[in-house]
Parts: sequence; C-alpha cells; structure tokens
Amino acid sequence: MDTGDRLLTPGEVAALFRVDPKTVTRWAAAGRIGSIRTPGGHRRFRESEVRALLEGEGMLDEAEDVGKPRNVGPATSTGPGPANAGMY
Amino acid sequence: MDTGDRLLTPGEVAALFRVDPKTVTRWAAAGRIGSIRTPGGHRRFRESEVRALLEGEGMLDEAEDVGKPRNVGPATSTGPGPANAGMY
DNA sequence: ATGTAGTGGGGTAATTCGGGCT
DNA sequence: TGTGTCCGAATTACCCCACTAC
Repeated sequence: MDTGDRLLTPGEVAALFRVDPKTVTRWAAAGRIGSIRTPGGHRRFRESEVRALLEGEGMLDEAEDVGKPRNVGPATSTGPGPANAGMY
Repeated sequence: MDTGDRLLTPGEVAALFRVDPKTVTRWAAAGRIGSIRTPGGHRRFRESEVRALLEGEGMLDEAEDVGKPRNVGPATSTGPGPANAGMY
C-alpha cells in the first residue's frame, strides 16, 4: 500500500523543521532519519517519515478532544502524551 | 495548514515575550505551550500559538485551548498539499 | 554542453539542552 | 511557585568550495 512515499529534498525537510538543510543531512548521517541516496550521492527523504517526526512522534491515537475543552490543569501526570523517543 | 505554521526557535519566542529562552523551555516542559522537537532534541514553537499567547486570546475566561484541533476528516488534508509539482 | 539551483563535506561560532542554584 | 543565571554538553547555523540535478 502506498503510504505516500513521496520523496522530499533536504531543503524541503529543513523548511518543515525550520532548520538548516545541512542539519537535515546531519540527521541522515546520524541515522536519525531514513534517507535514500541518489547515484550522485544526494539524499532524499520520505514524506511519511518526515511527517511522523514532525508532530506525531509517538503516533498516538489522536482521540477527539471535543468533550474536554475545560481542562486547563496540567495535572495530567498520567501521561502528557507525546513521549517522543527522547534520548538526549 | 494556513494557520501560519511557521516554527520559531526558543530564542525567537523568548524575545517576543521578553524572557529568557530557558523560561520558554519551562513553559513547553509544563505543557503550557505546544512544542515540536527536532530529532536533535531542540524545540520549535508554532508562530500561531505564540501569537495567540501574546494576544492573550489563550487565557480568556476558560477557553484555554492548547490542544491541537486535529481534523479527523476523511481526507488527509493535514498535508500542505501540492507544494512541489515534480521537482526532482 | 552550459547555466542555475540545490546538495555534500569540513570547520567554526552561536544557540539550545538538561539539571541545579540564588 | 516562577524567573534568571551558572555549568558542561550536544545540537544547530553559517562559512568555504566541489559536485550533482535539471
């Protein structure tokens, strides 16, 4: 099935993350993001991969928040939600 | 999409609020402001969200809405759409 | 084949991160 | 409780030039 394997250039990914194209290249070099190399050596990234990293790092099942617009208390220690694969 | 999804760096947000970048980081850690992390661990903030906080529209009566209005429509309009038409 | 734009690689400065303290 | 500053460390941004992509 086609997961939208649209290939993006480093410049595209950089614009999405608001970073420098060189930084995106560094991510690929560090193995933090999948990269496809062209015969010339340039890198190309998958749209699906970048999208997953952009906001839904945890790919959590986004539930409808229509029944709770009143919660202003951050006391939800049960799980803030997006527990990205942080390792910093 | 067109909500001005321009991402800002902690330094930018800090300059907007006249506070230290560290303080902005605390807000993100407290969940008071949405934050997007780069594979490297750095944070990026949405211009629209920062703007709402600056305007004070985010702390009206109780309309605190820091969540992300995820459009669960049938169409995956979440994407920016036809950004590049056959670039490579 | 030539030209423009983007990309790659290396190196250095600036920013940000994380935790702890005043 | 919330903000600003300290530290060390990692990550990122911008500089150069050479090569690739169209």
